[in-house]
Amino acid sequence: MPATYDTLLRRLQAGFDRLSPGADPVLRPSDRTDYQANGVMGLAKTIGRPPREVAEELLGQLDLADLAEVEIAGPGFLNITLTPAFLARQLNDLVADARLGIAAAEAPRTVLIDYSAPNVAKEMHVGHLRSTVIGDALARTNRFLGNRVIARNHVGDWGTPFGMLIEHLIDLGEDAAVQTLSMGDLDTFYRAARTKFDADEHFKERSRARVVLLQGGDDETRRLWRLLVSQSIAYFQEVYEKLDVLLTPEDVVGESFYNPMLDDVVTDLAAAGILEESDGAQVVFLPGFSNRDGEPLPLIVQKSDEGFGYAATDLAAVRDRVSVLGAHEILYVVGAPQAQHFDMVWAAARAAGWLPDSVRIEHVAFGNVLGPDRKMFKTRSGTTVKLVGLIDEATERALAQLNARESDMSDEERQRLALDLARAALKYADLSTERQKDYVFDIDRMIAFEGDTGPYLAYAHARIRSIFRRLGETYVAHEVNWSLGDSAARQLALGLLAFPEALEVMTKTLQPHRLCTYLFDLAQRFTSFYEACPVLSAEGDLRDERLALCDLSARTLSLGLSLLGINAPERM
RNA sequence: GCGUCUGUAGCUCAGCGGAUUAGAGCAUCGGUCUACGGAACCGAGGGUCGGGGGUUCGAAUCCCUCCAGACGCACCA
Repeated sequence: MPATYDTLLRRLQAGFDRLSPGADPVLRPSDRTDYQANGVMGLAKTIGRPPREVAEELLGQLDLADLAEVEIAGPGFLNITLTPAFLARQLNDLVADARLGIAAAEAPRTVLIDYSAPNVAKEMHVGHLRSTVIGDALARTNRFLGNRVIARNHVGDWGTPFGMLIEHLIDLGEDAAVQTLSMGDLDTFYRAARTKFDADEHFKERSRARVVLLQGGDDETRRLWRLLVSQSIAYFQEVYEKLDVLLTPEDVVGESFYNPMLDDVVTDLAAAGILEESDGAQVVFLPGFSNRDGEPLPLIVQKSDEGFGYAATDLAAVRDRVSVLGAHEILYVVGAPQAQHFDMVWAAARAAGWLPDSVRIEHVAFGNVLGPDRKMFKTRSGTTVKLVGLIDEATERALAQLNARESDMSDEERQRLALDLARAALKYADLSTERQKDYVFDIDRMIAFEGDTGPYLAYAHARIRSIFRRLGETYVAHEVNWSLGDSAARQLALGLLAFPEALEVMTKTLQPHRLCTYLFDLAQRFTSFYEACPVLSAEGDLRDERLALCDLSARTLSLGLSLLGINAPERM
């Protein structure tokens, strides 16, 4: 079924095209009526005629009679009020559509999403929460839209720190090390290694020698390295499952994966004639990038010691993703500070001919997580905040709130629900603000059952489902004789029809908060309706209509939340 | 110094070049109640949209400039 907005837009566009091809009708939801088209004024200007006159002419030409009533208002706005018949048609289509108006892509695209990316033998902290949760939402949404999603967890599993990590593992003994790591106490392990490295000259020497062995492919060293990596991945997987994120160990394609490709990167950049030597390093100079002295800023592909930096790895990754994996879109869900790095890597990749313009490549940048003091979120002792700790704390708080209420739920059920609500709280809080801004992490606010929170949305959904439990029979969605006499019901219906727009905006802008805002607005429309329009005590067509609105609301909330990675429980 | 991002109500945030009152949520104050789950709903107060210019019929939104903050700017990733 064509979405309501699209249907209107197509018809309007036809009218606008006749006066000036391609003129944007600027169709928007309106607070005065259902929709408004603001494009007349702009159009009038380009063709040099008075706006009201243009509006009159458009009105005469527009073929909208079966959809809406149109009125000219103010300087030349077109106010569009959907006809009851059109609304009814759209709603009945929606009722019958399991996808709630969202078509699956006819030509699926391959969308590669690079997200999460924790470091081996290092704790996952709040920064990883953002990447993981945003990436998961984009992955779920794209899958639902029918695209082929390739998730890539670009784990930090290579580089100089591994010398010291492996030596520390040897010092501890494998069994003890494995035990520490499997307990998820990665920070202790990493810090201990780092402390020795900084304090003990002999240890530092061993570490350096070990890096050489690792890079040289020494069997025993590789075995120890794999042990570190596999232990860490197992731990990350626990965190993902706790968060209910879809990443799996198969999605882990760490930095080491690109290692064998790095020599070719250098060779081929040189062959393309864009590589040059600078201070002993192999670099690419790209127009438009300069350092703090105003001199050209290079992208360092190979260091003067012949080692490779992350620029080389990222170049190899772009190349692999385009040419081997055939990605049409590549989305990097990585913190905002990396913006310049990615700009440079992509510019170099384009210059080398590895990144055609047809590939959409985007840095889905996000801001920092701040503490209540608006500084980087840290524990009282100044260390970074463990991600699992946050989930656990949120779960405890949710449980405390559930326990404070009367309920016949078993302890087990309550425990499960608390985890669901904790995830909802954490994810919704993270996703509901514009992602490139820093945001203040406030666990009390996000876990609150009232306000613009995940738990509130879950509650709205659970309350609807309870109506259907009371119904006493299985509800089967079916066509309805719509009247929508009550304004709250009509507002809800319009909200339900706008779901495809919300999703489209989210995928276009890569801003999950657009979908959050929509869902919260929908939940509010529902509760207003719920107050004003008794469902079960109504009769005949009216009852049918209200049940259908409830059903659609629950389905939209549930689907919308699921695309954000949030489960909406049946009851709470 | 250069660059990127940010500045909207007491707090946390939306806001798509549009229409006398710039919206939510929290907090504050006041209502609704034999209630299909009050974890709700309805309402009020609270803002010269960082300052100043400009473009436009029309600017929180676009441009310039200044102020404030965050981050980045050659061999860590």
